[in-house]
Amino acid sequence: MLEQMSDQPLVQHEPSPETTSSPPRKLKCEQILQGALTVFLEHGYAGTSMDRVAAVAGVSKQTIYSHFQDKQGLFTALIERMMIDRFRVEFGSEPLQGEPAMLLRRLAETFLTKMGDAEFIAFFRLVIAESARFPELAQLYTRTVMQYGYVNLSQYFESHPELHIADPEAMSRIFFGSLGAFILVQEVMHGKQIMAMSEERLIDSLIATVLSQATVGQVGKSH
Amino acid sequence: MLEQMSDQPLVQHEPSPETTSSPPRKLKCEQILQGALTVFLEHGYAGTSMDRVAAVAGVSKQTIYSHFQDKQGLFTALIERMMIDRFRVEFGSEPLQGEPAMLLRRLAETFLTKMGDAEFIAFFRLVIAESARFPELAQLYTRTVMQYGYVNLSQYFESHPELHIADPEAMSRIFFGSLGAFILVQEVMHGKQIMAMSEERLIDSLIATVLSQATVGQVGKSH
DNA sequence: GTCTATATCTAGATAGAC
DNA sequence: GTCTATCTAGATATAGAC
Repeated sequence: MLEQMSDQPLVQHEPSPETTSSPPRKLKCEQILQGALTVFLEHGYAGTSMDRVAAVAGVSKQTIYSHFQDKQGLFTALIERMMIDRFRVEFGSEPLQGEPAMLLRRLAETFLTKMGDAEFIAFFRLVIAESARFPELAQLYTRTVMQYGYVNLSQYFESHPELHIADPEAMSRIFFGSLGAFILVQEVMHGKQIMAMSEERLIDSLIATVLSQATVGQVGKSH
Repeated sequence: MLEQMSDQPLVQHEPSPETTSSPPRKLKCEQILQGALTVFLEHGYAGTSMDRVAAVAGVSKQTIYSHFQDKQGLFTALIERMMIDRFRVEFGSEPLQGEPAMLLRRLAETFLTKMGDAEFIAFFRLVIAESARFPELAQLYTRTVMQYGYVNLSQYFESHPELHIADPEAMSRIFFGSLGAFILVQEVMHGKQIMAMSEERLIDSLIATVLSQATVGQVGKSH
């Protein structure tokens, strides 16, 4: 088992300034979280042992228990931090603007790029996997990672009545839902090997579809 | 821990006809699979112990090992059987037909009803959870549960050129992707408590969106 | 604070009686 | 074929040295 635990890219940070005697203080905590991330992402919650986390993090088991109450505490602290510090959505932080087709394309490409990242895929899988045991973490994901995107796109649709989108919130679901499902099937569930489809095709159809009511509107206006 | 293992709704089947002496033959196998299903769906792969499966199934552990090679073998056999016998998609078995709006609505409602079932949600969660450890099971899911739906809807779109759907396959992804993502967020990830939306709103917008190119076509034709 | 060593339990898998 | 009893490894969590 213990296969030569290859050097993890552990957070090395600044090596504790002046005094060489005092052992690092907050560094251990970061090491633990980094090690826990690696192991949890690969083996899931139940499949992860504290021994392994300690080994990968390069600390002793007791050190983990001095920083976190127990395995559950370590897991929830890790996942919460990941959501808030790493995966909180950025394109939801400020109002969207720009020409509709361009904006939607940029939004879709950003979304797919972010979700297509290998670490995010593993993270997404883990949150879903533990959504029965840790429902509040799944809901935190919804609030921190997804909700702003939905709300902001809805507001964009609302502020562009010329797009003739009858139900902005529902359309927002369709937009991000299509993209998220694409990642889920292609990447998380390894569907790309058996049901290939390029991102471009999906994005093109998605944009054309979302904006098609606008075309109807224009035709109507031209009368 | 062992909390009074409340009576599971075990398969009791017919209690072995005539001869009372001979112990049931294939019954045990069904009992094992039913018990394994219950435990795996609730605790995931790593979180499930063979002891617990044996207890819930009402057989001894050794009986399990006489029917299945090991834990992996039991798990894969169970999941494969569930996909093929229980969740293989039916609305993919025969060509779709009917008036577009009606057909899509019926398709969407059937899809949401099937996926909204509590057992299916747990099953879906489990397949995703183990898609890293058992990628071939995730791919089997794609092939048996999803692919026919995609293909058949694509063919329907292709056979209805008046709908003006430029890329039937991509549109099929948008249709089922939106619905699947809805279930994922609302049910699997418990989003309905914090981001409520009725199925009707999603379906209405989805159908209007998918069919909007047809309206464009009709307006064009009317000239 | 951090480590080594250990206590207690439960895991997957097997041996042998019937 | 099925069950009871058991083996061995690895799990969470803690005790005590430094």
